[in-house]
Amino acid sequence: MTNKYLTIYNNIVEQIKSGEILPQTLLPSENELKDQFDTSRETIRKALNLLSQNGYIQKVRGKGSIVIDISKFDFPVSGLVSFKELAKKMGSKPKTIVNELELIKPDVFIRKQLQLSSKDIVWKVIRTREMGGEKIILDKDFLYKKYVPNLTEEICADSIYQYLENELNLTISFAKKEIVVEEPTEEDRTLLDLEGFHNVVVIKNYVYLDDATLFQYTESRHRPDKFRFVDFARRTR
Amino acid sequence: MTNKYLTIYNNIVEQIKSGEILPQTLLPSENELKDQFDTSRETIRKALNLLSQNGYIQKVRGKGSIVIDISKFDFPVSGLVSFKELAKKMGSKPKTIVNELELIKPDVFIRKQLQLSSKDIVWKVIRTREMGGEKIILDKDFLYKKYVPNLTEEICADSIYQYLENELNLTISFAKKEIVVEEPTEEDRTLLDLEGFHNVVVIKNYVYLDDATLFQYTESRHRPDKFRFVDFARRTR
DNA sequence: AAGTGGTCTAGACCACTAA
DNA sequence: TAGTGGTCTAGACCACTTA
Repeated sequence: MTNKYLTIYNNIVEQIKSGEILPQTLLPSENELKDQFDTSRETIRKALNLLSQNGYIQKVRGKGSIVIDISKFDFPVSGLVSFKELAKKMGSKPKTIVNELELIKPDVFIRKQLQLSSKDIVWKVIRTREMGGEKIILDKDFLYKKYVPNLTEEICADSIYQYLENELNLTISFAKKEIVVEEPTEEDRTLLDLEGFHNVVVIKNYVYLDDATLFQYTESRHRPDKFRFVDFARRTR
Repeated sequence: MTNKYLTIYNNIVEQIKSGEILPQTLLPSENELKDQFDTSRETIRKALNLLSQNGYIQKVRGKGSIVIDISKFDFPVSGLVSFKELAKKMGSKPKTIVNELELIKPDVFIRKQLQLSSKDIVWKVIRTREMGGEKIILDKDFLYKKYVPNLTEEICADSIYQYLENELNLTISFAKKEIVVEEPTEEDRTLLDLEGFHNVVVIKNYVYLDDATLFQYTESRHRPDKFRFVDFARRTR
């Protein structure tokens, strides 16, 4: 994909990351960039808006685009620190244990989350994520069977996500996420190494397909000491 | 402010909220909307991109813009459920207690967070938020004195934020947020009604001004049972 | 093949900042 | 007043979906 504004975006990101463009300085003006990259101003503006949304620059009317000091942040720009990243930081092999994998008739709670009727059938997958010899994340997935005819232990031990996208050609397009803290359930106590912690951080994920149908509900239950979430909030005016 | 694309955005949001446009249906195409609103296609696209970013529609290439069922979600589109909203839901008067308000030389931790030298002076404000007779949030604010010459107990009991924006004409433009779970400190135990909870949810906020200078660091320490965070994540491709 | 959204252009006018 | 970013336009071509 040769996407002009993305190419420009990546180019500038590289310049910022490498220190070629210094924090707290101004980017060249949109008109200068337009000439530099031999394109139109609107295309430059698309690239700059991406930079702004991702926290690289701050645009100020009448002044210019100020480069933000990203080196201040040792964490990713946004989102949950994923299982794999966490594992890497802890310098240990991540391991996934599939505890349950079955087709069920959804109970009232899941029916409500996925907006299903009682006749629909869903996959229930329960997995434990282990790091540094400790089971610290419990993942409970409920997937609408209609879209996922087959699911094996091998797939679940690897990545359900990759299977859906690469094998089934389903496109996951967006998700709503809710984060709350709960008391551990009996299941949490059994399947996780809670080490005396009295709470679990629960991330409830509602996953949508490309055509805006809700097809998966996931609960990711974390031991509180291994949980970190980062958000980058731009003000809406 | 008569902003064409914002006007169109708000118009469509209203139609979705009122049920005039039904979930799972398609919006009129960009070319139709262009004629309806008597504008150019790029302006329509600006409005639609806003709708997409805020979770109202899902754009699909070659098909159109699908309206998402927002009624499924009883929570706001994104962001931390604020103190005032929480209070409203609990049907009780929120109350703010100012525990500390003083000018200090920042310690190493705060200096690092705000990127200050040891000579700079900051405001330290500690407040407890009470709801339903319980102290459930502890807010610790550190503000760069350079930008905020005066701060009184009255301002802190009301809203520091409003004071900065309305009185001092400072523009808060964006913030990075980090959420972690910690053990309660002695201070937490003293100032909050922890009711036997063994953890607090800590939201660390780095607040920036319009010109991209970091000027405030805030820790908001919540009793875990009263904490909820909602995020709306669109996939980047 | 017709219709959809995605990208790109070259120009215009405006609101704001700084000298 | 000159330069900046914000908005808006009317057109063009492309990639993709559906019939």
